[in-house]
Amino acid sequence: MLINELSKRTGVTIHTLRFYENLGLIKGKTDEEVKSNKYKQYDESLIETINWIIASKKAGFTLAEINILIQDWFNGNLTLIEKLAIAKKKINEVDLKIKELKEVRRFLLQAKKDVENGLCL
Amino acid sequence: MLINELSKRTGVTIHTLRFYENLGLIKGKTDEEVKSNKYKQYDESLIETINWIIASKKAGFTLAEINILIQDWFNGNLTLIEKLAIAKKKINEVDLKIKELKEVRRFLLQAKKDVENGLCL
DNA sequence: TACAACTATAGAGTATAGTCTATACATTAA
DNA sequence: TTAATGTATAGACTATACTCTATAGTTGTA
Repeated sequence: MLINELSKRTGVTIHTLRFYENLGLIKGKTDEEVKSNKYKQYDESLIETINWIIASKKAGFTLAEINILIQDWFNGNLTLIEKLAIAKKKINEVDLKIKELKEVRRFLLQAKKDVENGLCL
Repeated sequence: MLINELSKRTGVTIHTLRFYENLGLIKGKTDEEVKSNKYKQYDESLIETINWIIASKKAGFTLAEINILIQDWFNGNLTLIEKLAIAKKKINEVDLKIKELKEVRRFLLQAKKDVENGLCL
Protein backbone atom coordinates (compact mmCIF):
# COMPACT_ATOMS: atom_id res chain seq x y z
CA MET A 1 0.00 0.00 0.00
CA LEU A 2 1.08 3.64 -0.37
CA ILE A 3 1.80 5.95 2.53
CA ASN A 4 -1.66 7.51 2.44
CA GLU A 5 -3.35 4.17 3.08
CA LEU A 6 -0.83 3.25 5.78
CA SER A 7 -1.57 6.57 7.44
CA LYS A 8 -5.32 6.05 7.31
CA ARG A 9 -5.17 2.47 8.54
CA THR A 10 -2.91 3.30 11.50
CA GLY A 11 -4.11 6.77 12.41
CA VAL A 12 -0.52 8.00 12.22
CA THR A 13 0.03 11.07 10.03
CA ILE A 14 2.06 10.80 6.84
CA HIS A 15 4.59 13.21 8.31
CA THR A 16 5.07 11.05 11.37
CA LEU A 17 5.30 7.88 9.27
CA ARG A 18 8.09 9.48 7.22
CA PHE A 19 9.74 10.57 10.45
CA TYR A 20 9.60 6.95 11.66
CA GLU A 21 10.96 5.74 8.34
CA ASN A 22 13.91 8.13 8.62
CA LEU A 23 14.61 6.72 12.07
CA GLY A 24 14.51 3.21 10.62
CA LEU A 25 11.45 2.07 12.53
CA ILE A 26 9.57 1.19 9.36
CA LYS A 27 10.66 0.69 5.77
CA GLY A 28 8.83 0.94 2.45
CA LYS A 29 10.31 -0.13 -0.82
CA THR A 30 10.00 1.47 -4.25
CA ASP A 31 8.79 -0.88 -6.97
CA GLU A 32 11.82 -1.63 -9.15
CA GLU A 33 9.63 -2.22 -12.19
CA VAL A 34 7.98 1.18 -12.01
CA LYS A 35 10.51 3.68 -13.27
CA SER A 36 8.27 6.74 -13.53
CA ASN A 37 8.13 7.46 -9.82
CA LYS A 38 9.73 6.75 -6.48
CA TYR A 39 6.49 5.93 -4.63
CA LYS A 40 7.13 3.54 -1.80
CA GLN A 41 5.09 0.43 -1.13
CA TYR A 42 4.43 -0.43 2.50
CA ASP A 43 3.82 -4.00 3.54
CA GLU A 44 0.62 -5.15 5.22
CA SER A 45 2.63 -6.34 8.23
CA LEU A 46 3.62 -2.75 9.03
CA ILE A 47 0.13 -2.16 10.41
CA GLU A 48 0.95 -4.47 13.30
CA THR A 49 4.44 -3.03 13.69
CA ILE A 50 3.05 0.50 13.93
CA ASN A 51 0.36 -0.50 16.42
CA TRP A 52 3.13 -2.06 18.46
CA ILE A 53 5.16 1.16 18.25
CA ILE A 54 2.13 3.20 19.40
CA ALA A 55 1.52 0.86 22.32
CA SER A 56 5.16 0.88 23.32
CA LYS A 57 5.23 4.65 23.24
CA LYS A 58 2.18 4.78 25.47
CA ALA A 59 3.98 2.39 27.75
CA GLY A 60 6.69 5.00 28.10
CA PHE A 61 9.39 3.60 25.85
CA THR A 62 11.29 6.06 23.69
CA LEU A 63 11.50 5.68 19.91
CA ALA A 64 15.22 4.96 20.32
CA GLU A 65 14.46 2.06 22.65
CA ILE A 66 11.70 0.79 20.38
CA ASN A 67 14.03 1.07 17.40
CA ILE A 68 16.74 -0.99 19.07
CA LEU A 69 14.17 -3.64 19.97
CA ILE A 70 12.77 -3.76 16.42
CA GLN A 71 16.23 -3.90 14.86
CA ASP A 72 17.35 -6.65 17.21
CA TRP A 73 14.19 -8.66 17.14
CA PHE A 74 13.12 -8.56 13.54
CA ASN A 75 16.29 -7.71 11.67
CA GLY A 76 19.11 -8.77 13.93
CA ASN A 77 20.83 -12.11 14.05
CA LEU A 78 19.87 -12.99 17.57
CA THR A 79 20.11 -16.41 19.12
CA LEU A 80 17.07 -17.90 20.80
CA ILE A 81 18.67 -17.24 24.17
CA GLU A 82 19.31 -13.59 23.34
CA LYS A 83 15.70 -13.11 22.22
CA LEU A 84 14.46 -14.68 25.45
CA ALA A 85 16.71 -12.37 27.45
CA ILE A 86 15.39 -9.29 25.61
CA ALA A 87 11.77 -10.36 26.12
CA LYS A 88 12.35 -10.98 29.82
CA LYS A 89 14.12 -7.65 30.25
CA LYS A 90 11.33 -5.72 28.51
CA ILE A 91 8.65 -7.53 30.54
CA ASN A 92 10.49 -6.54 33.71
CA GLU A 93 10.57 -2.93 32.54
CA VAL A 94 6.85 -2.99 31.84
CA ASP A 95 6.19 -4.57 35.23
CA LEU A 96 8.16 -1.78 36.90
CA LYS A 97 6.12 0.84 35.05
CA ILE A 98 2.88 -0.87 36.09
CA LYS A 99 4.13 -0.89 39.68
CA GLU A 100 4.87 2.83 39.54
CA LEU A 101 1.44 3.55 38.09
CA LYS A 102 -0.19 1.58 40.88
CA GLU A 103 1.67 3.74 43.40
CA VAL A 104 0.33 6.87 41.76
CA ARG A 105 -3.11 5.29 41.80
CA ARG A 106 -2.84 4.58 45.53
CA PHE A 107 -1.82 8.20 46.13
CA LEU A 108 -4.81 9.47 44.15
CA LEU A 109 -7.19 7.10 45.88
CA GLN A 110 -5.96 8.24 49.29
CA ALA A 111 -6.41 11.87 48.27
CA LYS A 112 -9.95 11.07 47.11
CA LYS A 113 -10.73 9.33 50.41
CA ASP A 114 -9.32 12.24 52.38
CA VAL A 115 -11.60 14.60 50.51
CA GLU A 116 -14.57 12.32 51.09
CA ASN A 117 -13.81 12.24 54.80
CA GLY A 118 -13.54 16.00 54.94
CA LEU A 119 -9.78 15.92 55.42
CA CYS A 120 -9.13 18.44 52.70
CA LEU A 121 -5.49 18.59 51.82
CA MET B 1 15.99 23.84 54.07
CA LEU B 2 18.09 25.30 51.25
CA ILE B 3 18.02 24.07 47.66
CA ASN B 4 21.08 21.88 48.11
CA GLU B 5 19.42 19.86 50.86
CA LEU B 6 16.17 19.63 48.90
CA SER B 7 18.17 18.34 45.93
CA LYS B 8 19.99 15.73 48.02
CA ARG B 9 16.83 14.56 49.78
CA THR B 10 14.84 14.16 46.57
CA GLY B 11 17.53 13.11 44.13
CA VAL B 12 16.46 15.93 41.82
CA THR B 13 19.27 18.21 40.62
CA ILE B 14 19.35 21.84 41.72
CA HIS B 15 18.97 22.88 38.08
CA THR B 16 15.83 20.83 37.68
CA LEU B 17 14.41 22.06 40.99
CA ARG B 18 14.87 25.64 39.78
CA PHE B 19 13.28 24.68 36.48
CA TYR B 20 10.31 23.31 38.43
CA GLU B 21 10.16 26.44 40.55
CA ASN B 22 10.05 28.57 37.40
CA LEU B 23 7.13 26.50 36.18
CA GLY B 24 5.41 27.04 39.51
CA LEU B 25 5.48 23.41 40.58
CA ILE B 26 7.32 24.21 43.79
CA LYS B 27 7.96 27.39 45.69
CA GLY B 28 10.61 28.47 48.16
CA LYS B 29 10.52 31.69 50.13
CA THR B 30 13.33 34.04 51.06
CA ASP B 31 13.57 34.79 54.77
CA GLU B 32 12.33 38.37 55.21
CA GLU B 33 14.49 38.84 58.28
CA VAL B 34 17.72 37.96 56.52
CA LYS B 35 18.66 40.93 54.40
CA SER B 36 22.17 39.85 53.40
CA ASN B 37 21.07 37.30 50.84
CA LYS B 38 18.17 36.02 48.77
CA TYR B 39 18.57 32.36 49.67
CA LYS B 40 15.28 30.54 49.46
CA GLN B 41 13.93 28.29 52.16
CA TYR B 42 12.10 25.19 51.04
CA ASP B 43 9.48 23.61 53.23
CA GLU B 44 9.73 20.04 54.50
CA SER B 45 6.45 19.21 52.79
CA LEU B 46 8.04 19.78 49.37
CA ILE B 47 9.80 16.43 49.71
CA GLU B 48 6.44 14.71 49.37
CA THR B 49 5.32 17.06 46.60
CA ILE B 50 8.46 16.34 44.60
CA ASN B 51 8.16 12.60 45.10
CA TRP B 52 4.61 12.93 43.83
CA ILE B 53 5.84 14.87 40.80
CA ILE B 54 8.44 12.19 40.06
CA ALA B 55 5.86 9.42 40.38
CA SER B 56 3.37 11.29 38.19
CA LYS B 57 6.02 11.85 35.54
CA LYS B 58 6.84 8.16 35.55
CA ALA B 59 3.13 7.53 35.19
CA GLY B 60 3.27 9.48 31.97
CA PHE B 61 1.77 12.80 33.02
CA THR B 62 3.38 15.94 31.63
CA LEU B 63 4.67 18.69 33.91
CA ALA B 64 1.88 20.93 32.59
CA GLU B 65 -0.74 18.40 33.69
CA ILE B 66 0.95 17.93 37.04
CA ASN B 67 1.16 21.68 37.48
CA ILE B 68 -2.55 22.18 36.84
CA LEU B 69 -3.35 19.43 39.34
CA ILE B 70 -1.05 20.93 41.98
CA GLN B 71 -2.40 24.44 41.45
CA ASP B 72 -5.99 23.25 41.59
CA TRP B 73 -5.57 20.87 44.43
CA PHE B 74 -3.29 22.65 46.83
CA ASN B 75 -3.67 26.29 45.89
CA GLY B 76 -7.02 26.56 44.16
CA ASN B 77 -10.33 27.31 45.67
CA LEU B 78 -11.98 24.06 44.79
CA THR B 79 -15.17 22.74 46.28
CA LEU B 80 -15.23 19.25 47.74
CA ILE B 81 -17.18 18.07 44.72
CA GLU B 82 -14.64 19.51 42.28
CA LYS B 83 -11.80 17.84 44.15
CA LEU B 84 -13.62 14.52 44.04
CA ALA B 85 -14.19 14.92 40.29
CA ILE B 86 -10.49 15.67 39.70
CA ALA B 87 -9.41 12.66 41.76
CA LYS B 88 -11.80 10.38 39.90
CA LYS B 89 -10.67 11.70 36.51
CA LYS B 90 -7.01 11.21 37.34
CA ILE B 91 -7.66 7.69 38.67
CA ASN B 92 -9.38 6.84 35.38
CA GLU B 93 -6.42 8.19 33.44
CA VAL B 94 -4.03 6.06 35.49
CA ASP B 95 -6.26 3.02 35.02
CA LEU B 96 -6.15 3.56 31.26
CA LYS B 97 -2.37 3.77 31.32
CA ILE B 98 -2.19 0.55 33.36
CA LYS B 99 -4.47 -1.13 30.81
CA GLU B 100 -2.23 -0.02 27.95
CA LEU B 101 0.85 -1.30 29.74
CA LYS B 102 -0.80 -4.65 30.31
CA GLU B 103 -1.46 -4.89 26.57
CA VAL B 104 2.21 -4.28 25.85
CA ARG B 105 3.04 -6.89 28.47
CA ARG B 106 0.76 -9.43 26.79
CA PHE B 107 2.44 -8.73 23.45
CA LEU B 108 5.89 -9.24 24.98
CA LEU B 109 4.82 -12.41 26.77
CA GLN B 110 3.44 -13.85 23.53
CA ALA B 111 6.68 -13.00 21.75
CA LYS B 112 8.62 -14.71 24.52
CA LYS B 113 6.42 -17.82 24.29
CA ASP B 114 6.79 -17.90 20.51
CA VAL B 115 10.54 -17.89 20.90
CA GLU B 116 10.38 -20.63 23.52
CA ASN B 117 8.27 -22.75 21.18
CA GLY B 118 10.70 -22.21 18.33
CA LEU B 119 8.29 -19.96 16.43
CA CYS B 120 10.89 -17.29 15.90
CA LEU B 121 9.31 -14.10 14.65
C1' DT C 1 -5.00 18.79 -21.09
C1' DA C 2 -5.65 21.28 -17.10
C1' DC C 3 -5.67 20.79 -12.43
C1' DA C 4 -6.56 18.74 -8.04
C1' DA C 5 -4.61 15.35 -5.24
C1' DC C 6 -0.76 12.47 -4.10
C1' DT C 7 4.26 11.40 -3.31
C1' DA C 8 9.21 12.50 -2.17
C1' DT C 9 13.04 15.07 0.01
C1' DA C 10 15.08 18.45 2.71
C1' DG C 11 15.02 21.43 6.08
C1' DA C 12 12.80 24.75 9.34
C1' DG C 13 9.90 25.28 13.40
C1' DT C 14 7.57 23.76 17.88
C1' DA C 15 6.79 21.74 22.48
C1' DT C 16 8.48 19.36 26.41
C1' DA C 17 11.80 18.66 29.80
C1' DG C 18 15.58 19.34 31.07
C1' DT C 19 20.91 20.63 31.30
C1' DC C 20 24.61 23.74 31.25
C1' DT C 21 27.14 28.23 31.35
C1' DA C 22 28.10 32.81 32.76
C1' DT C 23 27.83 36.17 36.04
C1' DA C 24 27.35 37.95 40.52
C1' DC C 25 27.06 37.78 45.21
C1' DA C 26 27.08 35.13 50.00
C1' DT C 27 28.81 31.88 53.30
C1' DT C 28 32.03 29.01 55.57
C1' DA C 29 36.24 26.61 56.83
C1' DA C 30 41.34 26.79 56.96
C1' DT D 1 41.21 36.71 54.82
C1' DT D 2 41.17 34.10 51.06
C1' DA D 3 39.77 30.14 48.71
C1' DA D 4 36.30 26.79 48.18
C1' DT D 5 31.67 26.09 48.18
C1' DG D 6 26.85 27.59 47.93
C1' DT D 7 23.06 30.44 46.01
C1' DA D 8 20.41 33.35 42.43
C1' DT D 9 19.23 34.88 37.77
C1' DA D 10 19.22 34.84 32.99
C1' DG D 11 19.89 32.84 29.01
C1' DA D 12 21.97 29.39 25.81
C1' DC D 13 22.04 24.61 24.53
C1' DT D 14 20.40 19.68 24.02
C1' DA D 15 17.44 15.63 23.11
C1' DT D 16 13.09 13.71 21.88
C1' DA D 17 9.25 13.55 19.04
C1' DC D 18 7.03 15.48 16.24
C1' DT D 19 4.85 19.08 12.80
C1' DC D 20 4.99 22.09 9.08
C1' DT D 21 6.73 24.37 4.81
C1' DA D 22 8.89 24.61 0.44
C1' DT D 23 9.92 22.54 -3.63
C1' DA D 24 9.57 19.32 -7.24
C1' DG D 25 7.77 15.72 -9.58
C1' DT D 26 3.57 12.11 -10.51
C1' DT D 27 -1.03 10.41 -11.06
C1' DG D 28 -5.86 10.41 -11.90
C1' DT D 29 -10.09 12.66 -13.20
C1' DA D 30 -13.20 16.02 -15.54
